[in-house]
Amino acid sequence: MSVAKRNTWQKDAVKHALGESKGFVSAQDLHQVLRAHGSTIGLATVYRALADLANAGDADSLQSPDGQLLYRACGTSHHHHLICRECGLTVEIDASRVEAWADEIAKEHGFGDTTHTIDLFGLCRGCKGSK
Amino acid sequence: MSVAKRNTWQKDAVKHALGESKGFVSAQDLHQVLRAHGSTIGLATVYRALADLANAGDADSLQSPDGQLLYRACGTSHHHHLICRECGLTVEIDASRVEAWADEIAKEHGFGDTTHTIDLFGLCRGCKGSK
DNA sequence: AATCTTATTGACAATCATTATCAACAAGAC
DNA sequence: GTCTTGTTGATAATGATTGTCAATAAGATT
Repeated sequence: MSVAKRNTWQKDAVKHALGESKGFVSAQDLHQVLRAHGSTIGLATVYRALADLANAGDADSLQSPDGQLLYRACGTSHHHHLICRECGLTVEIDASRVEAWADEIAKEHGFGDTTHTIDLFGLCRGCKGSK
Repeated sequence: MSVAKRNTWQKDAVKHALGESKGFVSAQDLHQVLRAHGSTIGLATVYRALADLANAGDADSLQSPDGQLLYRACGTSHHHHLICRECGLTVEIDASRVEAWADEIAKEHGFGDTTHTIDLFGLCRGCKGSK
């Protein structure tokens, strides 16, 4: 049970690039950013690295309203997001109240092993003005 | 400003089939069901009819965890869902508490024109047992 | 340091859901 | 019945994501 994961510059690059990004980014976006900075990393590798980060708890993932997967670096604490449709600005929300609500509802209906998708989309102060 | 929408048996068929379906269904699913019942309706038409129903408020749509769009007939009142990952059983939830919370959070951060995605996934009583 | 094992990479093909195209069709107005 | 034009459906196109597989390179072992 020793050899399992290996450290590569590719994984570091993805992790670092994700950390630099402001809001949520798609794998495609991140790949282009890396390429633009001279990296020769492959697209498939970016997808794999992001998936790894996500289920290692080092990144958050969610689906944008048009269906693509977006990622974002994050701490380990569970939380949700308020995201600007225009500029991608993301605000982290502590949603303890909703957590409790979700669990309660689920239990109430006999459901177990529940997960939830809770995301808010809107226009931030800046983007609201420019319309 | 008179001629805008036309009534076709295709739209009726989709609406009816959606009504018959228990939980959430994908456009592909619905198309297969219709075909199985002898209809010659085209796939693209099912997609269009579902999209129409959705933004006319006659159907709910959401993204399954693996990214495809699912639809379900519904009344007009705004609500959310608790869905079984295994069998698709869907429970409608009155989420007035969450609505309020979502609006409050958004306002608090200066966001406007907000929408939200709130869905709960889990295992229903039946499917929990059979594992 | 040389070697060996095998996790990982990356170019490319393959999937798969959804959308666009466009000629043929038909709903509803006249 | 005729005409206008919204609608259909077969098919191609798109686009994100995943699978394939030979080549590469981490890290363990000598």
